[in-house]
Amino acid sequence: MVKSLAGVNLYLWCNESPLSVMLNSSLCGECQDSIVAPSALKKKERSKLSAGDWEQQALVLIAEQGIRAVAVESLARRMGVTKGSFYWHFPNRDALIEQSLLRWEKHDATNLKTSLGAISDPRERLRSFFIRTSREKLTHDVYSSLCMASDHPKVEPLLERVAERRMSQIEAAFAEIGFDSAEASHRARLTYSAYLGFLQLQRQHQAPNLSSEEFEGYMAHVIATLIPEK
Amino acid sequence: MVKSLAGVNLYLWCNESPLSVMLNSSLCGECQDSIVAPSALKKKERSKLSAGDWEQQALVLIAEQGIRAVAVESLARRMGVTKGSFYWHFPNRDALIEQSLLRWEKHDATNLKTSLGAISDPRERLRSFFIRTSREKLTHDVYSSLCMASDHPKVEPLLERVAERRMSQIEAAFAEIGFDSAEASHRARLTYSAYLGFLQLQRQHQAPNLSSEEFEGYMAHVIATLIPEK
DNA sequence: ACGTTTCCATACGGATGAGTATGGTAAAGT
DNA sequence: ACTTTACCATACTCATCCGTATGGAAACGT
Repeated sequence: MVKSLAGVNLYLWCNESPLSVMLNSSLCGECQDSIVAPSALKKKERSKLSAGDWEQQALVLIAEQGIRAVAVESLARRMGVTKGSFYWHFPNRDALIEQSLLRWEKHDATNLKTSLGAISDPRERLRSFFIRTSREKLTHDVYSSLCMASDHPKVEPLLERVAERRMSQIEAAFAEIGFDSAEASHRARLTYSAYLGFLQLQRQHQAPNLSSEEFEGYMAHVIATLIPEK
Repeated sequence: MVKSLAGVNLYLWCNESPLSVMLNSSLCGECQDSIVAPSALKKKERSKLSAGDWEQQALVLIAEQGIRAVAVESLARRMGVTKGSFYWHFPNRDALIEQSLLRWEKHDATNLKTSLGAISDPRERLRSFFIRTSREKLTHDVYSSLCMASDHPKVEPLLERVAERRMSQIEAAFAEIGFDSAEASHRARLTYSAYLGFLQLQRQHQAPNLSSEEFEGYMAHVIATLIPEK
């Protein structure tokens, strides 16, 4: 019954609970690098769950089936426990949603900084923004799922903040390249729209596979069209 | 109790039932032109409902609150009747969804033909594709709502077909302009992605108002960036 | 050793929404 | 005038899911 708990957990977030560390049995399909080292813990120890464990598993569920699928009983089954456990850690379902989203947002914000802030060349920074799609699968899937729930009261302001953060990063890069203020703003919006639209096409199974040749060609075209040469 | 039935109905689709004609009391906010003439019918006639009336009202509900909001009891309240009526016209909820979506798709397909097929200049055709966003509000809102439900078994194939139709139109226009096959395909995808992304930003209340100056500036930038000059 | 805290199971109540069963009413057919 | 058909109301069942109430067991403090 623990088998459904994906080892995906750890490749994105640090864990407090030894349980989720134990569950990191490397069944993650797309990624190989795990932030937290496998750290051989005594198995079968089956320690108690923490609030963080619930939040992470909720995010996995959001990535897989959307925020609507985050039902406490269903989630509890996934965790191998019952509702009783959940309502000890959280007052209600909304609190879980809120904490999970906050956790994701925090990760995404720092991730944006560390992955793009280090690149000095603005053109290369823009390119790596697109490429970043292929990695960080869980984070990405969560965002894609959240885009489908923009009517949710907790999700909408989150999407607003995230898009704002990312677009201003992109806008700054375009400004560095040489665009004036208005142009940089417009192109940043266009660039981010192209990204969001690609996510939508992905959900409709109409986007080329990330590791396909067609995708490479498309990405080259996008970069050539949106990022002017020196 | 009939007041909640928006006159919006008629500005898009032809009606079979005299009821919905009667309800066309011009409370539509964005549009002025009605396909079907107001055709003064004796009011208070309150004829029986047709399946088409349910389908249209379902589409209005989808546009306003998404496909999830299409609940038969809630919808029946909107129609001023009870569930008993619904289950006479339809075997179940899914059948209503399916018929409503088919109705919308049919309208959208013919609409794409008549509105874009007539324009001979490919550049102008592409421009009018974007502009078309400001008009046809209900059709547009329905599509935007459906994009948020791409996981729905009936919606996903529909989105696939619609995107395919539209993108091949765009691709053909780019091919006419002079792009080779691969480039036209890529640019069509990029263009449509920009469109889909704008819809997403709209849902997040991060897109400029369609009748604002900022929107005009953005549109000019998009056109200048994606559609090369002669 | 004994009480307290932590974590979870079980069992219930209540809300929502799909679908059924059945009966009522007005209009249309004959 | 009498039946049939079209359309709708009422009153149920059933399933799902949120939340509560309460009790039990292991771990921990002292």
